[in-house]
Amino acid sequence: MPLESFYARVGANALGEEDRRVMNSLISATREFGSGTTIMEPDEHPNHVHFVETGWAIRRLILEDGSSQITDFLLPGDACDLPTLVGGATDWISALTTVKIVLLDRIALLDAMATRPNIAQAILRSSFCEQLVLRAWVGCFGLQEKREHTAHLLCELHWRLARIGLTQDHEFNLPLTQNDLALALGMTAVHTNRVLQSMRRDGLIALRSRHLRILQPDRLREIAAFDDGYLLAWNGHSERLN
Amino acid sequence: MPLESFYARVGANALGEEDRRVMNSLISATREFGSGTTIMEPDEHPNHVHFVETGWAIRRLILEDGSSQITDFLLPGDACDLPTLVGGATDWISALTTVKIVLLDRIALLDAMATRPNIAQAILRSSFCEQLVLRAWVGCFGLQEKREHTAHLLCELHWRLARIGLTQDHEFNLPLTQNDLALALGMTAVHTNRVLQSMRRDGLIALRSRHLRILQPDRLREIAAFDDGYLLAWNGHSERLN
DNA sequence: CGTTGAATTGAAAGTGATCAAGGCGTGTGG
DNA sequence: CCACACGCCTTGATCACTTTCAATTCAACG
Repeated sequence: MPLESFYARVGANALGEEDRRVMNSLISATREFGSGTTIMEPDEHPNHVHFVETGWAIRRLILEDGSSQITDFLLPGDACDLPTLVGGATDWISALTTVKIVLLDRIALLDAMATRPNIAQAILRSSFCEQLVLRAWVGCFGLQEKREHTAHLLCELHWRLARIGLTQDHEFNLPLTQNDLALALGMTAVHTNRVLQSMRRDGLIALRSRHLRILQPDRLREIAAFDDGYLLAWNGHSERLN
Repeated sequence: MPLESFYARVGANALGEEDRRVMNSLISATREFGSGTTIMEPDEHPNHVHFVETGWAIRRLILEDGSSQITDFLLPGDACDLPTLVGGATDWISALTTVKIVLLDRIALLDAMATRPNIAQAILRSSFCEQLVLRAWVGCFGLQEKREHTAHLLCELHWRLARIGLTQDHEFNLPLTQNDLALALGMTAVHTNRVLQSMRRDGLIALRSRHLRILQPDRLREIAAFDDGYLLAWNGHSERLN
């Protein structure tokens, strides 16, 4: 059930049994990428839409001068390249951990979307949700200080992981180095370190060996001004996650 | 022809005559909003998808503490609320100038998308293009200094306006106060002022009474690291704009 | 001609970057 | 089993870009 997380992500009731059967039938392959490898590069125009089955990947922007910005974390159930559906260009995507990718035939998926409204809805929602997250990132960059922004990212990741069942309470595996975090937050690794330490000092989080435990969830959300509502809309049939 | 700019935006060849006739037939109303008024608020679930016909609007994120971040400028041809298509929540959108909005019936548009692949493509592309712009914003925030970021925004606006025929060469009307710019760039109005002045001093731009003339386009693009290719993909049949 | 919103200017304070070293842990090779 | 190497985390001191606060000027408008 390689698309399990996708189904969880779009909401348990979004796709019925038959819808899932159809989507599963579109799977034309599964690929595995080693940690640190490139999953896709810009300007590819693949014939398949890629979904993450397991593992973490990052979407990044790279400038000519070599500097790069992480623009999104791709978690299980996330689509890598929906623009592929209509011939759009792909982003640079690389694997952070070992990543399993599911490939759905582009044309077949388009057909399925035309035939089954629920599938079209699920795909569109997934795309719009990506956009919501992105807009929130812009908001963080524009309005928050680095400490708040960092807190927001941790809240976001917790929220997204919880939705696909990858958290235990307020703990989860965070396979990111401080440098990765820095690349996403638009700050230096040094400063990331100091921010994390200050959070540890304040008893907000415990983070070691790639495992994060949020000790004061409410306080962290408060610092982050994290409004879990902004993503909630998309859970649709929405049990508020904790 | 209220959707003229939309057709220009998605590429002159994207929609044929019949496609346009169909889309035009979906128009159920046109509304006008005065400068400064609210076009829509979050958590509305309208029955219509809104497109800008003329004028400038802004999409913004507002925090409880009252601070707000502009996350996008909506220009003629831009859709305000595509997530409405699948029941998603709307953003806070307000008119910067007098704005004419075209309303397309949500269900009718979905039908049209199901029937006419070109229309579906055009809508999807428009959404993905929005995402590209947004991702670039995140990149700017994360990687650039304010002066570069400011330059990038000016380049982006020029590019987008050129595509819909609202520039004369390297000049265009920019109905933004320095404060509006600041709200989009995540900086203070004071600093925005200083950045603009430094650009003027360097002979990069001439800006007064809401009219911008880019005096050294190449140099500005260089400062901004503006890669017009990042949006180009979506012009599809793409004549590179100048 | 006074009012009002926008644009400017100056000085002081701060957040985060930069540069440079040092510490820690784990895996590899001797 | 120990030593070295490499990647990551930590710490300190200094520098710079931006913010903040507080006025002042400007320009359009009634």
